[in-house]
Amino acid sequence: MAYESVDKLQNALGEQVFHYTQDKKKAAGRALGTMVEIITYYLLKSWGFNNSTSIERGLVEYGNEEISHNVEYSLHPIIKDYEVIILNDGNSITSTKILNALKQITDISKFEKKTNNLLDKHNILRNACTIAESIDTFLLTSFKSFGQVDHKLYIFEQFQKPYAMFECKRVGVEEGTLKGPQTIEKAKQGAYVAKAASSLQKIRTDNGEKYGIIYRSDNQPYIKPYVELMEEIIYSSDSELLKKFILTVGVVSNHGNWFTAENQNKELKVLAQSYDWLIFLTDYGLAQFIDDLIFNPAPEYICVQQDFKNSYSANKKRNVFTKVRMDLDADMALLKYFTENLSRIEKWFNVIAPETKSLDDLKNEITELRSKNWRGIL
DNA sequence: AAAGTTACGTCACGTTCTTA
DNA sequence: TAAGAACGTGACGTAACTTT
Repeated sequence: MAYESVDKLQNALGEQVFHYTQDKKKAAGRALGTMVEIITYYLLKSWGFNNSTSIERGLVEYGNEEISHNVEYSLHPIIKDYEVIILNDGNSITSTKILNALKQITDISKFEKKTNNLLDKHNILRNACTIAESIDTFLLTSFKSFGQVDHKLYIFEQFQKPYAMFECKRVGVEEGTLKGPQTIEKAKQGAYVAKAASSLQKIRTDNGEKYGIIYRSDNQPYIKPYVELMEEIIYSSDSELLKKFILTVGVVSNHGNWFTAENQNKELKVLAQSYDWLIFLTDYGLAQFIDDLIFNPAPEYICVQQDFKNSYSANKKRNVFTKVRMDLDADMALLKYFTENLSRIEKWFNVIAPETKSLDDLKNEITELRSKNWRGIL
C-alpha cells in the first residue's frame, strides 16, 4: 500500500484533490467520512439489505417523541412489495411516474407523494429512494433491472419504525500532534443518539457491570446483563420486547491511534459502551478501498475514480459520489467490487463491542431481526 | 505544561420553497 | 419538471480557552 497511515493518505488527498479549499485537510477529512459511509452502505447492500435500508431518516427517541435525530442508515421491516415497469424515455424516473404505475395495481390513497427521482437525466442514482409516506409506513423503490425499452422497479412498503440503525464516524489526527483527537464531542453526540433510540436502555450496577433494562407493556421493568438481554430480545418472538427495540450499530474509522488492543482512547470507550455494536474500520481497510477504487483502479473501476474526481473540484456542481447520490456506473462498479471481494472486505472491520462477537454475528442478528413477523408485532 | 473542553469556520447533504 | 436558493442538520479539524 502506498500510504502507511490514513493520516498520510488524508494529507495526500488534501494536496492532490482539495487544494482549492480553504482548509484542505479538513475537506479531505470530510471526504474520508463520506468514504466510510459508502463502505458501510455497500456492505449492507452486499449483505442483502439494500431494499430495507433508508438513509438519514428522522428517528424519534424512545419514549420522547418530541426529539428526533437523523440517523445515517436505518433498517426497516418490509410489509409489502410490488414490481412495476417504467418506460425508458431517457428522462428522469420521478416519483410521479412510479406512483402512477403503482396506482394501476394497488390503492395508494393513504400515501403522500415525495418529490425524489430514482434516476435523474444525468444517470445519477438515488440510493434508498423514498417516493411516498403514510402515517406509519413509507414506500422505497429500487431497480430490479435496466432495459433499453423499459426498466423494472421494485417498490417496498415498510414500517417507519426501524429494527436497526447504523451511524458512521471518523476523526482525524490534528497536525503537529502525535496523540488525538481532542474532540470528544462528536463521540458524545453519537453516544447520546445511541442511548436514546431504543427501548433497551443501559444501566450500570454498583459494581460497574453493564445491565440492560426494558419495559414490558404492563410497565414492569425487566433487567438482565446487557448482552444477554439483548440476545434474548433479538432471538425472541415476544412482541412486547421487540416492539420498540432498535439495534444500534456504530461504525468508526481508525486514524492510527484510537485503537490499540490494550489502550483505547476515551472517545472509543464512550462509543463502545453506548452502541449495541461498535465496529471499527481499520486504516488498512479504508486505504485499500481508496487505493483499489480511486488512486489505482483496475480498468473496470475507473468510472469510480472519475466520479470521485468530478465530485471534488473547484468548479463541480453536485457531488455524485455520496451515499444518496451515486453515479449509476459507479454504483454498479461498487456492487461488483463488494460482491467479488466480500470476505476480504469483511476483514477490514474489527468488532470492538460486544467484545466476544464477530461481524458474522452482527449479520446474523440483523438477519434474525429482519425475519420477524413485524406486522404482528407493531 | 499537559490534558480536557468549548467555540467556531468550512464543507456537505437533505428537504422545502422559489423561480423559470 | 428542473435547477437553484434557503434552511436545518451533521461532519470534520483546530484555535482558544479552562482545568488539572
